[in-house]
Amino acid sequence: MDFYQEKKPVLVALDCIIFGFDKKELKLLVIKRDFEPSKGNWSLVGGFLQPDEDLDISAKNLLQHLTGLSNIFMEQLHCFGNVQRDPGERVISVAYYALIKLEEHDQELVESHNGKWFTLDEMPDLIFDHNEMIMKALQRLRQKARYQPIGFELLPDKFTIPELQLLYEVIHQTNFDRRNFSKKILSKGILKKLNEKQKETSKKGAFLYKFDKKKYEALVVKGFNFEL
Amino acid sequence: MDFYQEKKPVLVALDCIIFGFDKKELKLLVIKRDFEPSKGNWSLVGGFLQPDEDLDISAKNLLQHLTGLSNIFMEQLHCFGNVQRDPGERVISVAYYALIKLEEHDQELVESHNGKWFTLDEMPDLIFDHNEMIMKALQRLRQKARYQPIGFELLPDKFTIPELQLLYEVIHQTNFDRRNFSKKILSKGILKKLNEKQKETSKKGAFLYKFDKKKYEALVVKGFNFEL
DNA sequence: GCAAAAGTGTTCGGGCTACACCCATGA
DNA sequence: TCATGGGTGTAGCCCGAACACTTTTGC
Repeated sequence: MDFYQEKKPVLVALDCIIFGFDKKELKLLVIKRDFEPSKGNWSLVGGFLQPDEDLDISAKNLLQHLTGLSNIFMEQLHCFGNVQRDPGERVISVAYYALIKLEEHDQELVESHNGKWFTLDEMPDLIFDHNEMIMKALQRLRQKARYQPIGFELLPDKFTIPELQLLYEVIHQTNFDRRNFSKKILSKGILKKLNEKQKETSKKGAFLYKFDKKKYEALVVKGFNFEL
Repeated sequence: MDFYQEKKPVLVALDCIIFGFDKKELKLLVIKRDFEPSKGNWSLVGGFLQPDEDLDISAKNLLQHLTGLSNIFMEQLHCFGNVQRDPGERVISVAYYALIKLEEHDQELVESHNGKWFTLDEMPDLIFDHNEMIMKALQRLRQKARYQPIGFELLPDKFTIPELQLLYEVIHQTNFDRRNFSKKILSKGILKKLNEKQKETSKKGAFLYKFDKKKYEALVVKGFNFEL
């Protein structure tokens, strides 16, 4: 600090990459800006850090404001700080990513903010470095999903094994053997089997499960490592 | 952004967690501040983001200014942004961590900046949330070392297998079987065996190796995954 | 010749992979 | 009854873990 004497404040933005899973596909929530700058273009959900707000809190508020959800899996992704990233003025942006259960969010609220869900294929170009942010978030999600049970954040509370498998297949862009997958995931002992079946996708119906978070946390304390 | 209308600039600091390995122990570089605030206390190397500098560049400059080194492994760790983290004014800090080869850095330069290397055990209390930053950097280092060959960043260009093993043992705070370790690491095919021996630590001497970065990168392209 | 570190091969068991048949039920 | 998706067991293989003796050489 004897080196950098000058203290010049800069603007700090927050941007949020919001993932959802709609039973078949991974989707991302972006908004069409009806305000300047870049009005009419698509961008991530964002805002500015307020001087009296913790960074993490600020990010949670941002998300809640848009989706009506609180208590969401959300994690800081990266701070983007190239000089020219915002053509207007110098703004650095702290990006967060969130995983939400699609059926729990407030669809009307999202629409009222011009929010729209896109799959990766359909994703329009976004402003500034927001495309880059999404790419980084995707990498992180894939990486993280390998060694932490975060998939459940994207599914309803009750889900079937085939649903869970499909989610992981979509995330990792691959296919798993049904038998091996269910063996592996059940062997972890972190799923509670329910006495209900989900009969929407098949005639026989598939058993519903819940993620047993308490059990998982207890296991982690004992050195347990989730790994797909 | 229709939500957060106010744009109030805040100060953005940079802090750097610098790791080194001195043949036996993992060490961290911190400095004794001879300037206010918190003069006389220990802190991470830090500075402020300048409005005309990219964030990453700024961090590299910071490191180079202190150690005389450029072209260093350095990665953004996390952005710390609690309101009260700096008791003076609102400052958010983007923390980076760096891995350096101890024997290459400019020791005099470090001393002239009141820099000192500490092992984790001897580490004094640091100002603000700098202790937390170190903990997070350690976790990241451990995590990252598992699936990326970053250990070599902490060793001299030429090193022996036993040295490499010790480094990984220190990072992961465990012991490995000598036979299994060398088998595993050599089987990756990313080490070049040299025709020299290092005879400092044993009478027989141990063969020196180099990390074959080109080969590693070529393998990565083909889908190779380093894993310890 | 002895102490201290380096180098190396084999065995065993557990986990991952590959693979196929039966079950339940709505139409 | 048939088509569709759900559920489950087994055999082989590979990889990781455990383990001990020989080599070199400075003293």
